[in-house]
Amino acid sequence: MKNYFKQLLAKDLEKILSIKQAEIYKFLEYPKDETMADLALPCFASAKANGVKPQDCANAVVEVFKSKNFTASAVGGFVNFKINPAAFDTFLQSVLDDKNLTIQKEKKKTIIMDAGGANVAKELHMGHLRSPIIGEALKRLYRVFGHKVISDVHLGDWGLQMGLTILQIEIEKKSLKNIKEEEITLDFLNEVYPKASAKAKVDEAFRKKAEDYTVRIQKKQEPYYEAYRIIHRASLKDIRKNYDNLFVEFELWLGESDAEAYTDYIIDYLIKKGVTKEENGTLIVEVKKEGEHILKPKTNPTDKDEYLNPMPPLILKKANEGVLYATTDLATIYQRIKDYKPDEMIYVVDERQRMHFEQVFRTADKAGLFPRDKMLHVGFGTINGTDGKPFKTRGGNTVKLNLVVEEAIEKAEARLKENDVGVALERDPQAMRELAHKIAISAIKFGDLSNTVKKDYVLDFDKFLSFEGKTGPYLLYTVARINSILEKAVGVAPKSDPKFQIEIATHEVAMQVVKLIDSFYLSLKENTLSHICQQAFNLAKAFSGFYAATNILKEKDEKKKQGYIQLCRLTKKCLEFTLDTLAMPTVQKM
RNA sequence: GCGCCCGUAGCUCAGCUGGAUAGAGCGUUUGGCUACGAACCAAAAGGUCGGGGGUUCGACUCCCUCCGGGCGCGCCA
Repeated sequence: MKNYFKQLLAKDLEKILSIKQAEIYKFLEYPKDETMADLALPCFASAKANGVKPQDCANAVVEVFKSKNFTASAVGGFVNFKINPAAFDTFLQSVLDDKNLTIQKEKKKTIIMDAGGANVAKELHMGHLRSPIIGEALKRLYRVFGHKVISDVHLGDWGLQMGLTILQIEIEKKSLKNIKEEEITLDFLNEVYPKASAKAKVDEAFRKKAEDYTVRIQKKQEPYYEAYRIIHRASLKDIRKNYDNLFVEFELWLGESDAEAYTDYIIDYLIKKGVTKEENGTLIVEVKKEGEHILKPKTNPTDKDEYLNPMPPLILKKANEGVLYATTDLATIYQRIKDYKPDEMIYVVDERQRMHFEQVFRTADKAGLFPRDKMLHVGFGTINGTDGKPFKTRGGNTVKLNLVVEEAIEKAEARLKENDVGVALERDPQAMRELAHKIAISAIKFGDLSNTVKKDYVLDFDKFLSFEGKTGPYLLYTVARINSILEKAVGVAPKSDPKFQIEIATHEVAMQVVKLIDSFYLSLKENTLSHICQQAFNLAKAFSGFYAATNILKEKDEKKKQGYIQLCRLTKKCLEFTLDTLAMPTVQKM
């Protein structure tokens, strides 16, 4: 029971319907056409059960319905309810007075959130945009509901890319002993890794050697390990800068390498639990379920084994003794349990890794390490270009993350210069850039979060940075206009207990506030921020309509004026609260 | 082949436990600034919700099937 008005109405209806309040609550809904009613009760099901016409059923309800908060009318098989202005006043005031917009906290859980996805020695690009953005917003959403969330960037710093990079550096510098820390710049690394990665795809010997180097690093052999640490330090600087620019924060800056200390332990643990198996020199954990892992029939006895297998075993240890992604993930789970005793773990990682996480989760569950239903993979879809393929430049290269942000900032700055606020800032380039940065990030984040998390979406770069219509800047702009009003209304001393003046002009705004609060519950339930984005936009849109139709400050009726200003405060508060939850910046002016 | 995801307006996307005439933004067309900030507002045109069955008083929503697209499928991460 979350929605204030549904709850009130259900209570009123319980008296006359002989149905439990909680049941009635579930039936109550918002009519699609908002002009019809604020809430509605469809009577079709109960009419059928009682063998009467829905229309008659609805009429019967209206006849006996009595409430100081609602007025009822019957239309078709629906009972339509209008919320009375006084009831609105009580509720809206409580929203304005409550730090948490009246959103009820849940029983506190400790949640570890794994988001970010940055890899050491590799540059961040478009493909790295969603995880931090979604992760940061989800983290804050869970906090709104009273949970303790610890986010960990979980760097990819223990894999083959390290071996590849170091091997390539060795070739270029003749020897690893020649490495000087000041020479390992980001620009240098940005050249080295792609070169090595490309070579590994065509040169089998090179790849094998890189794998060997990776194992040596993992065994902390010098000089490989020292070279690794130099690279680690250099890339971390860049990664931090990228996340700072997105206004994303991580409580923990751990990585695969930090879990490394626990890999032996976890392998041991799994062996002791009896869930492992040796196969072709590897150590595996079977995670298949009934009906999975079917060997494909061979046409020739000499054919290689091929599986029609949706769930292959998890590989803990390779034949060359090296450990894999899955091993470090399991070690990380152990580490997190030990250090933070979490109730739940959430992974905000690309949807394409669904099976990997299913394997890891099943293994953890099977070994009694952590229950399967307390681990959640929030898989997000790919950002595609207008060609439907993962977003690339015209030349076919990945687009660097910092360039995306930079371009957005430049666009925002250009747009800013077109109005008075921007002109006033011409003399203060730093303030101008800061403001443009905020606007740019709001566009990027809202553009991403308003999409359903798990679906792919197409990004048209020009539209993405247009700042018009259903965008982040639209929300900022709405708040900026309210700020202007409130600034000018300072002289107007608010009377005690001003009413919101719920009338035709303001009703829509009030209703959107109600629905915005609902959207928080829905977004939490589904682990997607799109509902909140949609409702924040609806609220801003409703307010803009009201704003255009009503001159608030010139209103002659003093009581009305007070009410309108109160509504401005409420809208501002709701929008800012929402933006903060989504980890989107807010601005005073723009 | 097996599994997961998707198919809604010209384009990009919403559409909660099935409910009233399927929504928004962009684009197109039209109207609105000597201003509480036009990064805005008001309005119009635009859809057999991929096709076909089924369940239901009622289906974009649930089930089946077909078509189309994306992704994943043992020693990469």
